[in-house]
Amino acid sequence: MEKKRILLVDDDELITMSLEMIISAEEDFEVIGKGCSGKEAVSLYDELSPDLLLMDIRMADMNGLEAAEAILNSHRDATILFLTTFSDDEYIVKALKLGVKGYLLKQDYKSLPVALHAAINGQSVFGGAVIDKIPTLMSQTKEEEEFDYHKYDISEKEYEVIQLVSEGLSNKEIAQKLFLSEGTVRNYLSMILEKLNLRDRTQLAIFYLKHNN
Amino acid sequence: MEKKRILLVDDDELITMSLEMIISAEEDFEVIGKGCSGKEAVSLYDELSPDLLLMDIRMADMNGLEAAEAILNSHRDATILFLTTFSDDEYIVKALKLGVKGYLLKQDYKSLPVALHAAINGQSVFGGAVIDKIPTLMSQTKEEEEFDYHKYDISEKEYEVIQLVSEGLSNKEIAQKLFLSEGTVRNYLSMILEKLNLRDRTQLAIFYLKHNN
DNA sequence: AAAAATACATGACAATTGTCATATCCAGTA
DNA sequence: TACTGGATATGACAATTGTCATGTATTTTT
Repeated sequence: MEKKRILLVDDDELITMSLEMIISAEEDFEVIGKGCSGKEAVSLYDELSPDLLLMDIRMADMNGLEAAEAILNSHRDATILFLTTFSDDEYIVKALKLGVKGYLLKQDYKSLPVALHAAINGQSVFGGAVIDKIPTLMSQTKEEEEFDYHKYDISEKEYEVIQLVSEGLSNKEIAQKLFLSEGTVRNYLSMILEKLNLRDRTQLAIFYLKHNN
Repeated sequence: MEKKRILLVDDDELITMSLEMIISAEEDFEVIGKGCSGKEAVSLYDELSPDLLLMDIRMADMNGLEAAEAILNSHRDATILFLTTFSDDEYIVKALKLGVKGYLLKQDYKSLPVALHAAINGQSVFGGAVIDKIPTLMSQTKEEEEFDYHKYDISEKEYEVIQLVSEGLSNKEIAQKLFLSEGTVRNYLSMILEKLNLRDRTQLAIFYLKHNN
């Protein structure tokens, strides 16, 4: 059987290295890439298409959640597991909503291999007491965060395009409505898709609707 | 190292037997007891103190949930995993609240060993798409009027296409997923659009999302 | 004023999409 | 048996879509 290809991302290189050692010791895993930021996670994922991404949830530039979101946008069935320290509860729920496949604790490094095996086999895995917190965390009915387009560097005009696409308009119609040429609209769209890591206008509309109502 | 001692409970003996075979094939597990009802689960647990209890969630006399609750009352750190069929969503949340360590799907029997290993190592394990449902189940504000596709003369298969389009898949991807040719998918889509009076897949996705939540 | 960034446009191109006419296979039925 | 309808496939075709390289103003920054 092929070895499962794993991508590792953590902003502490010491960690990535230790993880790599732990993981490579397993005969059916190989670490095919290491990154140290959210951005890297996204680009490495696109580039390598790993079977599993194990990523720290809190990192410098873009945090693990955003990176995971970006990745899941284009790879719906990506297997992403977060590695985290016990404290950051706040993220658990968000991670769940994103559709992440696991939430492991750094302290539990000894059970990492077994957790990865389960994940590779399609199971979702949660470290120690993580799961126990979910009922509590959930009941704190938090408000949905709107789609924050600044986060993705989306300009005002691009945002208008997004809205119109999400109303089902064609490029030509959007162009008329915004007094632009059709080509320009296409260019905008193209940039939007790249920024959001999506493939086509349909995915964009879905993305927008899911985040705005 | 000692073998881990496992207790199996399911009201279908065929299942307990198959499970036993699967599990005993693992060198570090042994099945130390089998039961076929909630009551038995409780008494066997008290008697045997297994390292892990794997139990069906729906059974005759006392269901899995009640049994789990009873057991957890006296053994707060018991490792209990539910084995279930995909359908019974309703229990997921309850199971979580109880503090159960996993919720596995019978269909996934192939990943059972790996799931058990993870559980024995203190991780919580959830089968397939179980976890994805949690956010929804938790915030059950739902029960909107579903999109009634019969009203529009939409066939079962067409409906599947609609759903996949609304997840952002391309025709090719849909074809693969449904084992159809790409052309057929296009034909379906074409008919769907006509029936619903829409122009393209993006409008379809929007329509679907608006009507289903 | 020169350089850089911004906003918009164009044309070429490939891939995807949607439509349509037509064909095959199969099951039910008149 | 022959007829009919449904499910699936195919190929041709045009329109739309997304990408890219490039171009031209207009502003902003230095």
